[in-house]
Amino acid sequence: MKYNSKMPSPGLFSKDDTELFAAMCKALGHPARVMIINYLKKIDRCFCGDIVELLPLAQSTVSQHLKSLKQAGLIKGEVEGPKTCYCLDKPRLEKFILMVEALGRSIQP
Amino acid sequence: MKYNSKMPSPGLFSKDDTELFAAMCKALGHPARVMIINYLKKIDRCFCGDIVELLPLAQSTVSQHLKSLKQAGLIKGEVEGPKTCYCLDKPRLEKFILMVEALGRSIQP
DNA sequence: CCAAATAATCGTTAATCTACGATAAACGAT
DNA sequence: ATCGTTTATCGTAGATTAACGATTATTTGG
Repeated sequence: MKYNSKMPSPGLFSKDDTELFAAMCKALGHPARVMIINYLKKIDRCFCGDIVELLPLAQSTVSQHLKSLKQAGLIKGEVEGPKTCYCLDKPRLEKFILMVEALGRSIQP
Repeated sequence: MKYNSKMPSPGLFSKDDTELFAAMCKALGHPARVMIINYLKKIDRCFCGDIVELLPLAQSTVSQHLKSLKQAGLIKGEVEGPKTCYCLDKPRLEKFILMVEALGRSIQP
């Protein structure tokens, strides 16, 4: 979507924050990727192969999902020999939580 | 993605919650839809036409985005004469926030 | 050095998404 | 009853996504 001058202030987020937030949500917008995040939260760190065992998906597909999550900044991966070890990017996740709370809290239910 | 018996417990969420959460994230995975939610949070309720003025998108496109958000349960829309009035589905948003917090909190940073 | 293991990338296919204009449907006002 | 307003839906084109197998690159162990 391209912005133009008709859009002074779309809401509570800046444009950058809107883009960032949408990108993070998009990365979480697939069950496999939600499971990966959940799994990483549970076990802290793991290799790509562990996730391939966990999910009913081909290795190449899992690798793609990991790439999406990494590009959105939600996880980090570092090469350890022939393997790659993934873990959550905790500061980034924290920022995501804060944005969700900003979006939703102080709503009177 | 289809699940199979190799997947006993994907993480902290049930399968249903995983699906629900992914669907809500997916709905928020576009800047226009984030802006709509933000706008609705700011002004509480508005008509489709207001959002068409706000965003640099055609009316039919805005209507589609509203449909996505409604299908994900994040907003509600009710017909008022020839117009449709949209507002946040606050209980649903609250659930979303709780899920995000469950996903990310109690991480030691 | 070579073989095995691991993960990323490439190429491809099918499906979904995003955007638009055009049209249809619903309603209020004249 | 008809017209104008508003919104939803339809049809479509182009881009992106999700999935796979095959291939490649890298590294470790023998």
